[in-house]
Amino acid sequence: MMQIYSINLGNVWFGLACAKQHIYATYFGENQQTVIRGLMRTLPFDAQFEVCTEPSEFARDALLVLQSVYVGQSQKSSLPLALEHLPAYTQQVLKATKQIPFGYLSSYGAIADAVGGGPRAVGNIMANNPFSPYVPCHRVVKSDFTLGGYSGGLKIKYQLLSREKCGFTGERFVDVDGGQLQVFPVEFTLKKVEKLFLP
DNA sequence: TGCAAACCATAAC
DNA sequence: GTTATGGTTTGCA
Repeated sequence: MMQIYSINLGNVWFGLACAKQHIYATYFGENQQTVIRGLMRTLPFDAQFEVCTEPSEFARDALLVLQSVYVGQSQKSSLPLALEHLPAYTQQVLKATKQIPFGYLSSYGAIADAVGGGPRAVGNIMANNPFSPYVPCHRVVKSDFTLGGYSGGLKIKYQLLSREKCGFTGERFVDVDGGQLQVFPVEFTLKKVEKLFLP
């Protein structure tokens, strides 16, 4: 039996689906209904679940981690994600995305280069990311550094990235399962698209 | 810039 | 098996 929790923190709703201290899905959005529906969409079709009102201690801690990602704090705690039920390639892409350091971003194509497969396949997995925003799919943009897409809306994607500015100036590579992933400072994208989002 | 064609893992039939 | 579907990329006018 899976439990679904949701909580409002700083005017944003965060949600979590877990069982036995394993996390099957996370989500965030502007209202509770959206969040719960978003969670259920990614659960296995036949999963049994209950919607709980009071978060367990485990759930509350995890929800706070989600919030810290949302507000743009660099991450130190790691959550126990349940990945086994997902296709192998999907797992690889999610893990690689998780490796993108705070303050950096990567591209669909760069991830494809690192783990194999093609950019569109990576985009598909981002679009269905079960662990938003914990697996930072907002840090994946197009190869020309424009934003690409985002399920929560491009404005949110921009805002998330703008809170992660660290002042880095150069690209680098990080080790991921299967190869090396090229990453770039978030500023690359912010500079490119800021005129679209600033008032 | 803008458009067309190639690309690739999944899910749905 | 086959097909449809993208949060893409690249090349070329």
